[in-house]
Amino acid sequence: MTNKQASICLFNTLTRKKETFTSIVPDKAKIYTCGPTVYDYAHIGNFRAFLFEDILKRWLTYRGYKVIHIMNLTDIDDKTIKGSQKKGIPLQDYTEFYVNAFFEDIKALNILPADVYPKATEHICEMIKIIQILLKKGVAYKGEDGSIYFSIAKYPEYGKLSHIKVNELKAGARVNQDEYAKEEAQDFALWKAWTPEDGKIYWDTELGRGRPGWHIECSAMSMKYLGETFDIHCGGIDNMFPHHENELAQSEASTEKKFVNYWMHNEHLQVEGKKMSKRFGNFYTLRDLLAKGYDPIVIRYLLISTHYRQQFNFTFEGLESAKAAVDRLRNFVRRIHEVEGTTMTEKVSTLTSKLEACFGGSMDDDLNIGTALAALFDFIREMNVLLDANLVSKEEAVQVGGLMIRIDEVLGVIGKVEIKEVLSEDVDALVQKREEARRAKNWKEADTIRTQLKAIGIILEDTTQGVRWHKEKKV
RNA sequence: GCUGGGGUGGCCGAAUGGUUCAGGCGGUAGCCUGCAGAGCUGCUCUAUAUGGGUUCAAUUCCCAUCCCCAGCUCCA
Repeated sequence: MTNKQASICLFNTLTRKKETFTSIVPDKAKIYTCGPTVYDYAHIGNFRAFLFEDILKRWLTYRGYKVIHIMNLTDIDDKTIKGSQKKGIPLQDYTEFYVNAFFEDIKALNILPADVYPKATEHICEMIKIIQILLKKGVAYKGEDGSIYFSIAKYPEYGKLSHIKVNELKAGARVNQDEYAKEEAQDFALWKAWTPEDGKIYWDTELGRGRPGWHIECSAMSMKYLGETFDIHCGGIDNMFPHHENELAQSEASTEKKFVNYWMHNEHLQVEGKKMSKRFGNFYTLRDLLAKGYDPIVIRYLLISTHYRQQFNFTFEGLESAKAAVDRLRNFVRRIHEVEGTTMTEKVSTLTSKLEACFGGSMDDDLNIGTALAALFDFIREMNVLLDANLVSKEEAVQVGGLMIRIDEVLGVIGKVEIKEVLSEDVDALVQKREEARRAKNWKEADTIRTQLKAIGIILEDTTQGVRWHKEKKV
């Protein structure tokens, strides 16, 4: 479904305004999103960010853009180094494990894969090139400790993304110990000189022995794959400062071109009303929830159902509620597939046009998924009324089914609804046996069989068109 | 401390200077059903943190207060 007339508005952190999205190359959207640091399993907060980016991508695609998406994997930093040393295994073996876990998780959540997942450790050369340019331009300098720092004094626009005035920054508890080596406390490391704590983890380069700073990897990898200026850069709100601010500064200082046109940041989530933290015992990885038996798609629905710039309160009650909502969507689609009627009214096409307009208009408005979902549920209710009255033809039902598929290409929560799954023979025999019992009005036996089937996850529903059944999805 | 975001019904969450403040979930009554499920309909008490102000009219704009959350150098 493409609609070239439609214009998508996105909230740009740079301007703090909603702006009409215009891509550099028509019909192509180049997106860079900050990926995971692969030192542990990702938690549900991380996935809120990845799901927001997934929805953005899917919506751009729906509107006819060819999306090119790069997501980095940070496989070299303090945490990965510490983790690998603690386990006594090579850094790469350590991070590879969590990279694989990450891929499993995003697949479970039905997140579309990025086009490229560049790793920091595989782009040291590209980073060094940028650092050398910055040194040459005098924007970077070598500190007394041998590390190379970016001098924010040389980049007057510093702070334009986060709107932070550098001189107001709190000289607080987290100021780096090696601060003495920098000219200004706010200068940040582009290249970190080797220290004994790094052990075997270092690169011998033109810049000396050491490892890259955190921010430089995103500059190097985004520009390598997307060009010096690209369309959209996403990440969690916490990354806005200092990570993205620094990334922006070093990129623009090196290229003297605008780095990114649209910066988008998602808000964090809370769990049961509190900040998610291990201390409160409310810290969950996706795996924790799956182990409790929750359906990853229900988790997906819950995490996408709140606008991305809104703080979101994750609760287990919400998860139950999300399951019911997803069931409602799936029940509707299942019902649509079963339509055999012939009566046609104009009502169905009126409703589908309304849905497309409302859903699309909402999503165009900075991915306002709340009103988009409201439009979808309105549509379902009104369609159910028509279905109850047997006023939908098979032909119309097929069209509605097609629209639901297009919408689900954006939401990714309905999936394939099995209409004619094959039942195992003994299960099928039970269903038949119950039908006979019902015909004989032997309700007791019929109910026993129904309970029996429910225990193995087969839900039976008696309708005027005969018995209908489907497999129960886990919560 | 500084800088942002926010406080909407039983819960989650939209929206808006103006007829009845989306939608989902839950509860409840009814229709349908052998029953259940699904679906539909009604209800869910004064739902917009509090106190002022602007306005013919504010939940929406302004001010103050209280509370929550985040950022403040490598946490999405």
